[in-house]
Amino acid sequence: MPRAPRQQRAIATVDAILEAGFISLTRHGLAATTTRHIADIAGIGVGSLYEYFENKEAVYAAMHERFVAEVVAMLQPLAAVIVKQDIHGAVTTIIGRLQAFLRENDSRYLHYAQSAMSLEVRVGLDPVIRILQEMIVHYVMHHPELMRMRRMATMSYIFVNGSIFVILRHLTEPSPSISTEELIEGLSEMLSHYVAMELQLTAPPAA
Amino acid sequence: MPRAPRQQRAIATVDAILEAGFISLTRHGLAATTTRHIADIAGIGVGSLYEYFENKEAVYAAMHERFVAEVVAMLQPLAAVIVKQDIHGAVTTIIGRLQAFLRENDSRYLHYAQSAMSLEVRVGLDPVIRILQEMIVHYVMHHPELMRMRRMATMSYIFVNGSIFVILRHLTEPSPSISTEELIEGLSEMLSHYVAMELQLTAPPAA
DNA sequence: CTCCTGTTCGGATTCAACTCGGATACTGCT
DNA sequence: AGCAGTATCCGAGTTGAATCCGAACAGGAG
Repeated sequence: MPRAPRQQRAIATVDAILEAGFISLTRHGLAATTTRHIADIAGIGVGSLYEYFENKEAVYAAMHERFVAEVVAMLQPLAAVIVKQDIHGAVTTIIGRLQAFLRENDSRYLHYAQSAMSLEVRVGLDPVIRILQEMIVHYVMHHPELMRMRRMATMSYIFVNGSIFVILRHLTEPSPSISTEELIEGLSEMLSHYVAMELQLTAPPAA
Repeated sequence: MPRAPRQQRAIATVDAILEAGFISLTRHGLAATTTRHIADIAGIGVGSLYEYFENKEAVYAAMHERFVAEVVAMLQPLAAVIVKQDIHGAVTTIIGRLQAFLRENDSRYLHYAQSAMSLEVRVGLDPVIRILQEMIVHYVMHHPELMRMRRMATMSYIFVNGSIFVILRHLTEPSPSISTEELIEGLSEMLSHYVAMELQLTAPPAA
């Protein structure tokens, strides 16, 4: 069973392992990433890896935690920004930032996210999905007319999950049939049209 | 290098291997599925497996081909059915059939589809996505008023991809926050509201 | 400086993927 | 039927990546 690092150098080792994990995934892909690869890149012996991680899966799990934490940290402050925008602008802002984030550091997080869809990391994106749904709630609270929409929970589930997967899939495609701009435009149109029609259908009788 | 089966019994062997692959995936999951497992379930020796498949990946690839072919065969005849329905009905029909299909045979195809999202089988769903988009085109051709919609390619890309992933994800969730009925209802509402608003915005000036 | 604990290491072990050469079954021909 | 030539099947043996483990090294409290 793995130990928790106590000394500074051990903490550095753990960090180097995670760092090496992302690098190896970017450089060699999921299948070709071995423990020896990771250890070599991290500049440590294979054995050291097992001092802090149960197995290779555990390394991936820790990488996943870091990834999710960073996405959440990146999204959090956007809540305050988007309330001042219309729906189209809000969606564009969030997706734009998300894409930029995934492309940082040689797209390490993008490569990770692509591999990650495997790895039984089923629960994995829950915190991300949760914060996005919270941002929707926050947005709606600041735009009271939206509160009369029906099926709020269902539609935010669909929109948030659908958007994430569509974006990931689009980013993975070698030669996508539509451009990134079209994708972002399309997603925000999908949502804002839906909302507009829903508001229209539930409009209070003309006073 | 693998050979093609000539005799009847060899064809049966290949079939048993694929069958065993789906069963093992359902019973033990992706990680615990070994070549020995597959061979045992199929009632053959490990060596026989390599007579017809380059490696384990190749088995998965063949399973994938079978899966995709069956999905396409299932969807194909629906094109004629849905043209007579409104958008809401059409979406409900397709998604309902798709879910029923995935749950057949102990949900073998569902389990497969979940595992498959890993497995670098990136290109994999293309034929499915293509036929769904063709069905949209077919539908639009029979409903001429829809032809004035903008961004048709983009929106069908988003809707088709988004729906597939949302459905798969929803089916995988142990305790989903929304019901299957709500999901189907939500997806069809998302599309029909979008279309309604788009038609309204592009309405020809009142004669 | 010394002991104790945390840390590192890499050779040894385990196990699943894959190979290989022989045994067995089938097929077409005489 | 008997035989030659394929096709098929097999499972013990090889390979290599994941994992274990005990010895060697480093930091820090006394």
